Amino acid sequence: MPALQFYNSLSRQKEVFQSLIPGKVGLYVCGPTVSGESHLGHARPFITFDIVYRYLRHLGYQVRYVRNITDAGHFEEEGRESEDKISKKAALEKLEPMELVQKYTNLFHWAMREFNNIEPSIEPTATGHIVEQIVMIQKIIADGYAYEANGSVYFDVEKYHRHFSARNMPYGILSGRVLDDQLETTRELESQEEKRNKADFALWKHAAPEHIMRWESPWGEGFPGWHIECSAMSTKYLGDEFDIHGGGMDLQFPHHECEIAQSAVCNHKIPARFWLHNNMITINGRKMGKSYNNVIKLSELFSGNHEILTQGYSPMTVRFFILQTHYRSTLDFSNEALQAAERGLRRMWEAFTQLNKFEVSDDVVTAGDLDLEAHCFGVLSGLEADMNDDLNTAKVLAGLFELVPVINSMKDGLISKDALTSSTMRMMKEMFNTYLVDIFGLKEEKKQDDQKLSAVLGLIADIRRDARARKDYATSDKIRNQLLSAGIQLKDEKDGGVSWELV
RNA sequence: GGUCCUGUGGCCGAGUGGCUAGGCAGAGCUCUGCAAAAGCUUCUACAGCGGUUCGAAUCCGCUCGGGACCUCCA
Repeated sequence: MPALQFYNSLSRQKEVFQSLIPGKVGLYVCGPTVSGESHLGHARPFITFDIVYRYLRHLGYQVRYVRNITDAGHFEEEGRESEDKISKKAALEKLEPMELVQKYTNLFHWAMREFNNIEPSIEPTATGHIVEQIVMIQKIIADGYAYEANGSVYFDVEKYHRHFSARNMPYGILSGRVLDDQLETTRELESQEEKRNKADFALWKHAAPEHIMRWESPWGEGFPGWHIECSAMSTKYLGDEFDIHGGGMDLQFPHHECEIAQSAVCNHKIPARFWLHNNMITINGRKMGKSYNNVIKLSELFSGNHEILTQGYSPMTVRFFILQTHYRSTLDFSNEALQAAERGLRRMWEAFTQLNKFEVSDDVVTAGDLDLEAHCFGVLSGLEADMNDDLNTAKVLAGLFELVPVINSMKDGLISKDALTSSTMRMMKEMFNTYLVDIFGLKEEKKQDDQKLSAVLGLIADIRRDARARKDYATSDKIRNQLLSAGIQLKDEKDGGVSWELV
């Protein structure tokens, strides 16, 4: 069995994964900025790294999964007056930043639950770690790689690059950017005059009087720069050096590059061994952006309440859709593609449900169909290798889909129950459960286990069967059609039975 | 302009130098009172042009197209 490999952005190649401490993995993923509602773009990294988390646990690792909440910065909410105009109002009338942050944090957590993502081990907030960030900044200043200007503190990128290139940690080691080129291509930004060099980035920002999110610091009242929070929190909870750092590709530069620089100064090493980056989601071939008016919030995605959407798509449909693509490929989002995923998931899930109903005996030692046995065993045996190859979830799903006709044929009696050996049947049941439920985190979305509903539908099915036996098709069709319009689809089975499904 | 990624059949998407990816949609057949579901079969491929090779969608070059990032934006 090939060992687990990840594509490491740092080395730009696949590497065999080995944890720093045997049996334990430290995983840090950049979390959301809770100044607005999560959108489709947020779905991908958090589902992707949920799979990473689940898979490492499946392999037997004890994983500490840290995913931060970025809740510090300059936040505003649409429809409310800007901060400086409301300073004279009573406290309850003012925009309270923590209220805003709480609102969107709650919405984020709601979305994560909808996607069936497992909660991280630790979910630290930036505002809860101001002290750690200040300490880290002080250390960088003490080492001479940062300077203060008008109450703000900037990281001296040029000096860092000059000194750390010799220690194999040049600025640009992760993103592949050459510092000299960047000096020329930087766009104009505020406060540039405070910086010694355009490439420098802020560690601490001086807060203007109207800025309501502010903390005391050695440099006056202000708030932390964007990159320092992740360095401070990952170091605190995972140590100077940990196993995996994840996030979207858009974070590779500057965010992760700056994290490396900060940690390199403070801890003298690159903070993470493996840097994993998921690719972005495009919509109808275009990137998501306000200028294209194609930013879809998750609540809109689920409800279908957006002009781009012809219908709503359930969280599991979205999850399945994301899993059908390798995480490092761009993923194009369209109604047609989502509808395909929706139907594919339904087909997969029905077969899975059916498979779990099969009774597996111990007595089939020799397969009734040797070719089929070899095929099924081959597919099942190859799944782990696909997963180990940089998490090729698309290929694993393709393999499982190859077994769907086998399951359905067994159900319909087209393939004998003893065509496969008992051990392969057990393996199939086990693998479907392991991958679909444990690793991919898929779950039943429609409640079919309601006992009262089952009893009622069983009675109706009986009545309909009697009607059909009398060739009273007017009655049988009426039952079927009216149930369908109520969202319940009856299916006449090959063996004369009736099954039903909520649609 | 710079750095990097990418271009697979109607749509979405795996992929290895030589062997059917898979899903959705379409077509035919089987099953069925009809339908749905299911099963079987089947049609559309590797942007273009060169090169390397016995052989390339897969390696190299060029052209054209798409995308991400380029320092306070999460």
